[in-house]
Amino acid sequence: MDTKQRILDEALTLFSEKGYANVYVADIADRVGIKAPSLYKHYKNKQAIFDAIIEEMNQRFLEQAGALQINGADAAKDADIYQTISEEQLIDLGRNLFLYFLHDDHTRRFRKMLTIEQFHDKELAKVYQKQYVDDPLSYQGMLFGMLVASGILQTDNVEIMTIHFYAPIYMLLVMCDREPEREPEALKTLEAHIRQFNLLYARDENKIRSRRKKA
Amino acid sequence: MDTKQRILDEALTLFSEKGYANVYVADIADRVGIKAPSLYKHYKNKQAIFDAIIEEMNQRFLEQAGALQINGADAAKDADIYQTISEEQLIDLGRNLFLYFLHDDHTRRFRKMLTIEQFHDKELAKVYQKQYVDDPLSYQGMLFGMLVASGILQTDNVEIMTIHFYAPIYMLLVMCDREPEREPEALKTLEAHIRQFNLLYARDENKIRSRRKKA
DNA sequence: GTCTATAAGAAGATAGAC
DNA sequence: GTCTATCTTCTTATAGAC
Repeated sequence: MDTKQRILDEALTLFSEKGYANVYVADIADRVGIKAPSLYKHYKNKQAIFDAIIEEMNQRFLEQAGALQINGADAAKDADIYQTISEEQLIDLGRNLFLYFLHDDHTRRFRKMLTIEQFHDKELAKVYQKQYVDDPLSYQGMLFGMLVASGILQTDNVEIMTIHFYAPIYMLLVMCDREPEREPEALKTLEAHIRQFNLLYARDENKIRSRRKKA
Repeated sequence: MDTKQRILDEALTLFSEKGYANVYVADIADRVGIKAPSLYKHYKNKQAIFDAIIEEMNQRFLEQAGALQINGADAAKDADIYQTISEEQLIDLGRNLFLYFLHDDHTRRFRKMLTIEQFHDKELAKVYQKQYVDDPLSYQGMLFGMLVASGILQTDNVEIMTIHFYAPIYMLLVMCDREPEREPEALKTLEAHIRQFNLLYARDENKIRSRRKKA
């Protein structure tokens, strides 16, 4: 990785731990293994580093969104995947979403940075909200819409059903951001949540088919 | 309000908007209507102001917790209140919780400050988690436990049921902290969430009794 | 592109008069 | 308790050699 990119990477790590104002240009330079003045050959000033991180993440989001839409379109075609979704697959879906958000290094650091900086700039608040609330709800909602159409799940209100699925995942996620040691507990709760979600929303015939494990 | 208290109040406002590091002692003094050096007659240094805010809030929390337990104990005795709880009362319960957290000035500023500072100190993370996640879940859980015992609601897992009730409220709350203009939308979603929660968890005879409004 | 030296300014905190 | 004046330290950023 070249120096310009390493600066972004180390800056993101520091910003996500201490917040923009508590990170000094010299701290970033130290981690990269250069002196502070050298850093100004790569970025105009400290703010430009922050802006570049946001810009880079916006790029990633766009790529992701593109990928998701393609998957979504594919998924709509291969609807039989969703015809046979089991409770265990639903648990996997939720757990994968949770663990990706929690453990993916770049996502995690970026989310923590936005958590700290969100009130500093309206645009940052919007980015946070879109990336960690609105977009997941939109994507999951599309998926659950198909599951309802397939007769796997049953509801009059897919939007609320999606919130019932995602809000607990979100709450456990931000809990683990602040208390990482509670991840095992969060994973247990996550599984219990999805089993109960399945009981509540699965069509009766599907409920009978699903195995009902005791935790 | 005396100067010492006004300092805490103005400092909390500023900390909740900009974060500790971006607030200067002179800013706080300005708002109080004194010069920065005068402030040092009331507090040893900037950190002492922050600590005093935390300390004051811990006191309030203790008082609240005391009050809630008394209410809880009373509620357990007056169980007939919960024998007749309607869908509309459940909506009120959720909306009141939501609006109190969102609009109570002190609570709101304190929560925003902790949101910004939570990764700076493990203790702050704990305070946040306790106050805005664990304690609400614990209190609501107690309440729902009684509703299940009374046969109003039905579930094998009160803990998860409580998360299903509270997690959407929490998600909407932190959404409004960052995008206050979305409060009307949040209130609509909140009501729809609780109506659906009621449909999912109310005993069949109670479901029939409840009016099922279309939004 | 990286360094040393340093300018420029911001911000926390103290001294001492009133 | 509040003020003005000031000290000190920290931090960003630039200048200019290599």
